[in-house]
Amino acid sequence: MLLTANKTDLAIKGKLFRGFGDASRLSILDALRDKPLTVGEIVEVTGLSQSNASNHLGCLRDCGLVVAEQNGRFVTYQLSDDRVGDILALAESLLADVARGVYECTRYNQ
Amino acid sequence: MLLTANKTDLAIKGKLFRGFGDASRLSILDALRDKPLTVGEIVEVTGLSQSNASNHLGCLRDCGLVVAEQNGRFVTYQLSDDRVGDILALAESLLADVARGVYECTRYNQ
DNA sequence: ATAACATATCATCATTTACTGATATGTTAA
DNA sequence: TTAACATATCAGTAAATGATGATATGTTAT
Repeated sequence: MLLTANKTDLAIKGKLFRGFGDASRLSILDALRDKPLTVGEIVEVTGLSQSNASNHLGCLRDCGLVVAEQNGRFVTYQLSDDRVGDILALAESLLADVARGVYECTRYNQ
Repeated sequence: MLLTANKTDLAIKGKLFRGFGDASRLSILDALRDKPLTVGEIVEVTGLSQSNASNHLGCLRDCGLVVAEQNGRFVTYQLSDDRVGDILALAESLLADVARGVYECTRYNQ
């Protein structure tokens, strides 16, 4: 057992990826790739319920993937960094070529 | 509700990211960034149990993130594509600058 | 101050997912 | 062919996670 990265590092990296690892959050991140949006706009675009969207936004904020800015009674969200979009683009590219079987992955058995 | 990516696409992309979204699988992927390894070597390096490592490898294989090759009674795994390492590197870079709060993210409440 | 609106929080429930231990499959050597 | 080894599968259990609905907080206008 010759771990280079320690357990905490791996756990944190795992959490970062799990930030991307949900269809609802991905729909939010995708929407924000174009331009910053208010929560209401995000709800509109994604079709998520208000509380669900807000919960996911809280998760994405905690994970550092998006940042929020209060504008009057609206809160506008945007991607925190270009690399968030870069990771999404890389994943899409990978998916196109390599990861066709992904829809499986129902854990071990299927 | 003006989704650009459809539900299936988002679900698949989510699954891809969840492939990366676990500390045990990340320890495997990290190990494979250096060089291809047999299952036994992966067990040794990561400290995972044999069955657990094998299950995770099955998951990573299904997700297209690694490929397996039988060599005698050994099975050697390697990353399926350079972009797998690229995504890991991008995530590390992002984590270093932006995502310090990630260790939170205990879902909504904390 | 009150009403209306925008967003956040929280408890609950259902589902997903990780780990373990036992066992099965497959491969090589004696 | 039998034993030893390498890996895979699978059932069972515990924990993590997502969606919902109700409610709370915060902001602006009247």
